[in-house]
Order: sequence, then C-alpha cells, then structure tokens
Amino acid sequence: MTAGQRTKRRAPARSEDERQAKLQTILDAALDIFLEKGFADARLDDVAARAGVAKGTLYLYVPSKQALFEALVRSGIGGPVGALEQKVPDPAASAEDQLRALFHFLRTEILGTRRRDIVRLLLTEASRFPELAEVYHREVIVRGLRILRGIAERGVARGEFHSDEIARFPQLAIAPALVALLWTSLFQRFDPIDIEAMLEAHLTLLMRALKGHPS
Amino acid sequence: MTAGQRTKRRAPARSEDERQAKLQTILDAALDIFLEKGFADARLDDVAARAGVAKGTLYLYVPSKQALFEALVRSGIGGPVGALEQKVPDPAASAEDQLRALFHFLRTEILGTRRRDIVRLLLTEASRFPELAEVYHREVIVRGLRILRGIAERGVARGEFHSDEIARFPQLAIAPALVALLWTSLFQRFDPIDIEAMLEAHLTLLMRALKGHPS
DNA sequence: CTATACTGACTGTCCAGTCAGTCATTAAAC
DNA sequence: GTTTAATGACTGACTGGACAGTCAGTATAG
Repeated sequence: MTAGQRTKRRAPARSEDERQAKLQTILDAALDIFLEKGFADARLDDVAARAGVAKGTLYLYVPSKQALFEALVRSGIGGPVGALEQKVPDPAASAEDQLRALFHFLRTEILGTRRRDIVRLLLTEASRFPELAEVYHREVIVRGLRILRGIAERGVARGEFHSDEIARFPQLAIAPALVALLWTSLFQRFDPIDIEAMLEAHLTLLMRALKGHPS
Repeated sequence: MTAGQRTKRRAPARSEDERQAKLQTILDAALDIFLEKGFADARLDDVAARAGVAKGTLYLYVPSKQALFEALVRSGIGGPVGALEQKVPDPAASAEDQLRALFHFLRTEILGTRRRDIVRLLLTEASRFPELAEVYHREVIVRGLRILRGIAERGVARGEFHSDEIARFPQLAIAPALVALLWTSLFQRFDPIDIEAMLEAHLTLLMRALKGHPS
C-alpha cells in the first residue's frame, strides 16, 4: 500500500494494445451476430465462436451480454460527430455547400460503412435500452442537429435562405437519410431504390424550398 | 370428404363473432406486451394474464408465439390503406389539398392511434420476420407510395407542380412522418418536439419546393 | 350426458453466466 | 542453461433459471 511498492511487478504478459485489439475482435464478432439475430436471440456461444475464443473469454473483456451490446454501440458512435463538428461549419463556404458537405459526410462515413449497421441495431433495440437511447441522443442526435441548425441559421442570417423551417426542425433535413437507412435493411432486398439519387433529389427540393421566397 | 358431409354439426357453443371478439382481446393484450418487451422478451404468460385467460387458451386461437405476432401485425395494417385509396385521390381537389389530406389522414389514423405502435413494432422486429416485412411492404408501403406518386404526377401534369422529385421518390414526402414516429418512441420522453408543427413545416417546405421553378 | 371451452401444472429445451482446471510465458533459483 | 515457481490468459463443461408449448383434467353450456 505504500507509495514505492516492494512487490516485484513483471511487465504484463499482454500489453494494453493487444488487449484492445482483442476486445475489438470481440466487438466486431458481436456486431455480426447481433445484426443477424437481434440482441435477445443472439447467443454468446456464437459471438465467441465467431471471435475465435471460448465463451468464458468474453467475460474477461466484458461483464455481461448487455454490457457487450453497450460497448459495441459506444465504440461505434461519437467518433464521427466530433470530426463533423470540426469539418463542416466552414464559414467560407456557402450554406448550400455546407449542407452538401454534411450529406456527403453522411453517405461516406455512415450510410456507406459498418456504422450504418450500428445505427440500425440501435434503432431496433433502443426501446429495450433506454439508457443507451439517452446516450445516443446526447452524443449524436443533439450534436448532429446542432450542426445542422447552425448551418441553417447562418444561411438565414446571410440572406442565402429565406425561411427558417430547417433552423426550427433540423430533423426534417436528415429524415430522408433515415428512410434510406431503414429501406436498405428492410426492403432493399426485393425492392431496391437508388439511395444516392433519392438523397440528391432531396437536396434539390430542400435547396429550392429554402432559397425560394415564402408565399 | 364428400361434398354433403354426414357428420352431425351442432351449432357451435360460441358463435364466430364471440370467437373473433376474444381473439381481438388477445391481440390487444399481445400488442401491449410486445410493445413493452419486444418480441423475444415478451412472455406468453404475461399476454395471457393481461388478456384475462390462461396460457393454454392462447393456443386455441393461435398456433405459436410467432403466429400471434404475425396475426397482430396483420390485423393492424392494410385496413387504413384501403380507406386512403378510396378517399384521397379526389380529382376535384388541387394536388396540394390532396397532399394535405393525406397528411391529415396520417396524423389522425396512424400517428394518433394504436397503429403507430404497430408500425413501430414492425419496424423494430421486421428484420427478424422477413416474410412479414414483405407483406407489409406489399400491403402498405407499395400501395401508400402509389397514392403519393399519383398525386405528385397529377400535380405535374396539371402544371401545379414544376418538378418531379416526389413522383420519382415518394418516400421523400413521408420521411418526416417516420422521423416523427421514431422520435416519439425513442426520445420524446426527455426531448419532446412538437410533431404537428414539424409536419406542418415539412408541408410548407415541400409545397414551396414543388411549386417553385427549378433553377 | 356430451361436446366444447378453458385451465395451469408440467416438461423439455435453451442459454447466460460460472469456475475449476489447462496452457503458455516469464522470472527467479540454482 | 536448466529447472522450478508464479502469474495471467484462456477454456468449456456445467448449473440454474426462464419460458414455449403440451395435455390431462375441470367447468360450462346445450
């Protein structure tokens, strides 16, 4: 207990980095299984098998099935929003370009990646994990909507946009991205739509509505 | 097996109507429980208790838990879309009024009723019931989008709308309703938004975009 | 008395979480 | 350099509880 401990301390057999890497393997495996079966029907035996470890090993990294799910979600959110906060509100660009940049980011960093699946998983399981819904709301939704609202308000202030609907309800601007995400996972299989084209059409409509004069 | 069966058939002790009524009680109870816990975590003992019957009784009406879920969803969809197909495409009305009528219908017949919960349940469980997703797509989505597309195309043909984005992607028009639905069930509790006002803002934007001239 | 509706205790299965034991690695002792 | 001891990483058979579905038995209506 004294400051300079007498007890000889070997270097740990596994470094922290190695530990993190293995945890990531487990989280990746868990994402696959949870996506396939949903939280309740996912078996930890399957997660372990896919990660190439025994079930007991999971419990060296995570204290419960629920904690595994939460770790998985937490590891997949948050990151990109920070990047967005840095990048998008480029004061030099027009509000339109900022909006387009935001959508480009959405497409390349979320809709086009594994994060899309995490968001979907979160949407379908969130009602059973209220605390997680709150974290996601605070860490992603609120911050994302703040960025959007900022763009919209600056657009209005500069006279580039002539109405404030998006500043009041930034949700309206990203609604089609949500549809895209859900459509992909539910219906794309037997009724494919061109997501890119749809989002492009949305931006066209949105810009026309914002730049047009209210009647 | 012969056409005119010999076997005596008493009048059934319970009429078909009574049977249907009890089935409905069971489905109502099941909706409550499935909403609260999700499909996998819902216990049939709880469904039975809430319906005021014993668990065995459930199996006189429905052959399995999965069938119960499917019956529940099927009983809650389809109906309103038929009504909509009758009502909305009133050729006398302007395309704008038709769109507004459709949104009014959405608010009063779905977002404001128990059906909202059925849709939410379907969204969250559909990935585990692919066949049900297909039924819903065919019976609701396709028909709903067809109505929307009809309105949009007539609007363009009459010169009321000046662009065809909604005719091409009717999903864009209802996307905010989906956001409303999900927001209600996930975040409304701790970050309430005014759904009515949001949908009104959406319609404002949409009409301005459709009536404005493409640049 | 008979047919039907209903009941709820019971069974078989499934799986999260546990833990006694194995294996591999490194350090100390000689 | 070799043996022995200590440590941490990992394993997987096992347990306890939960719950879908069953069915022998009871109640009720005709």
